[in-house]
Amino acid sequence: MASSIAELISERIDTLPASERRAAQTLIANYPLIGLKTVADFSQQAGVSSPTILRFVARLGFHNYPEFQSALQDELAAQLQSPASRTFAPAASGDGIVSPTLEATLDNLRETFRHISDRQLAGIAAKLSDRRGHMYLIGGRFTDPLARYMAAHMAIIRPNVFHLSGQESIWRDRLIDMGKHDVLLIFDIRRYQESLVRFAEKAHHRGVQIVLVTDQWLSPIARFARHVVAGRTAMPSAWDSSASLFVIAETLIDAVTRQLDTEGARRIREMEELR
Amino acid sequence: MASSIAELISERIDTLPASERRAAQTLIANYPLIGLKTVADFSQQAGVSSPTILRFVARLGFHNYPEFQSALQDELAAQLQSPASRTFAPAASGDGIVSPTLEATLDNLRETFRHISDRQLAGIAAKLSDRRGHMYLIGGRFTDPLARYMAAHMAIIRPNVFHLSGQESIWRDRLIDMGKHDVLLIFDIRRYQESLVRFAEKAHHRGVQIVLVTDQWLSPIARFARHVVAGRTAMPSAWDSSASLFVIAETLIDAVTRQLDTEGARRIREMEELR
DNA sequence: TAGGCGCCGTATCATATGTTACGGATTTTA
DNA sequence: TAAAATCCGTAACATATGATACGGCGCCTA
Repeated sequence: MASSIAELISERIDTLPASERRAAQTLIANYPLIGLKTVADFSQQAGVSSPTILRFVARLGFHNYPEFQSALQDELAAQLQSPASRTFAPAASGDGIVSPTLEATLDNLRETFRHISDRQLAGIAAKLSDRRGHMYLIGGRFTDPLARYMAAHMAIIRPNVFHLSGQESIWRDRLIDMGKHDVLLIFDIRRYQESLVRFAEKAHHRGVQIVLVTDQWLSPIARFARHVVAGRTAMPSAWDSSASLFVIAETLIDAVTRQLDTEGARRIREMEELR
Repeated sequence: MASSIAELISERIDTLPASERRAAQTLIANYPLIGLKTVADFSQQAGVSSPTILRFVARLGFHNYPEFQSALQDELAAQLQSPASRTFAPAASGDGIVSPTLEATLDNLRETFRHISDRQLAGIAAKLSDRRGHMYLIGGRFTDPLARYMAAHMAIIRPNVFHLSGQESIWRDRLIDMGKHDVLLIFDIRRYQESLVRFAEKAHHRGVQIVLVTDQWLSPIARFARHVVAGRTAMPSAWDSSASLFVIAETLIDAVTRQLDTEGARRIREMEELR
């Protein structure tokens, strides 16, 4: 069916007039990038005139050139999101429970960390390692558990870690204690919660440094954030997956732990003795 | 050297003004396709004005927007030609933060699911889909957030889901309401908490069906559990990782959602309307 | 607190880009 | 062979698109 544009072309390539066929061939040969350039570039590369290009895409069923380009981009986007696995055939067990979910999760993780650099994480870790200020964590409806998870670890290796839980009014009241030396770590994926956005804005105005962990569409909180980390969340399922955010959290925990190193180690030992 | 544009950006992202940084972040998050669209599209997606986008690409060293787009396209072309290079950019990053953590996590996930069968998960999902009984969730010090995460989802697709939080005495009192039709889902990794073990034992004696999600060394609760799922947690780090347990949780959520299917879908719609 | 500086959006402008009309060339059909 | 239809490029056109000037705003410094 609908399938890819490349297939659509190779189906009809025999029925095309000569010049348009040249256009088709050059497109296939440089698929799909030449189609993302201008009509002039495309036509020159194919050795035909611009109107020929336009007639060509019109014959494929597109109403205009930009529409054709959008289709190519969508296709490319889908291709880029799921690296290896999509190129190969579905690994036989297409209808199992485990396989699709696991594969999608692995893809999400790889894709997520492809866009995250060591230096970015190091910058965030440095901020989270600053024991002078307070560290606050909070999350949305589904992501608040991630904030709790991270808080549980951070509280062990550094002082003044607070997870903001309960009613909105409760966090709001804590704003009074927040200042420019403090860090607020927020987890927020769509649908983004207004209450969180409001809270972030107020914290930002108080000078609090915000670290945001969000999805690829970026929560509106990004506007106020000093650091933004985006994870992939799309899944072949009714739900989005927060697994990539979870691994980001664990990576940060690890990074901060290493940064605090000796100090943190002593703290952990002390804590052991207190139990 | 010049290397990729993505790297170029992450190098300089700290020196950028706020709005341009936001542009940079959206570009990285949707790399590189958003950069191939028009300035208007880009700016809208990033929530900034078009001149900001242009100032941004100018600061990266490009003389104009088309030149920037060409660079992206060249990069993309190179990438599309050699699929192998997609795996990762700097392979030499043995000492980075990202690489070792990510690799270990991916290994853990693969190894975890190698030992989990569809039928095992299907059995658990069937139990969790039984809407006649109550479903209780609880976790240990670090894993309780996982219980919360799962509870947040389960509560949407089926009735009578309860996360047990707070003091030990509080859960204990809820035992009075638990019976043989109910399910208790426990997350527990080492070091296993005595309080959880005691609680599990009592629940077991009341005939509650226990589902245990634990690490590869199996919590002592396994003795009382009807179903046991073990995930890999070992990491080259000071901490164990719960990522595999998290993905198990998401897989179960997905499986139960599919099982309840039509019923669940109606419930979700109803819930949407209530908001 | 006042002054200076850099940031960033609004509005305007120039032009690159897609689009269309038209006519000559080529092939097909009668 | 003549007529018709199709193909295809040239050139003019409209507009979407990138670029720029300008002014307000917030932030830092003195």
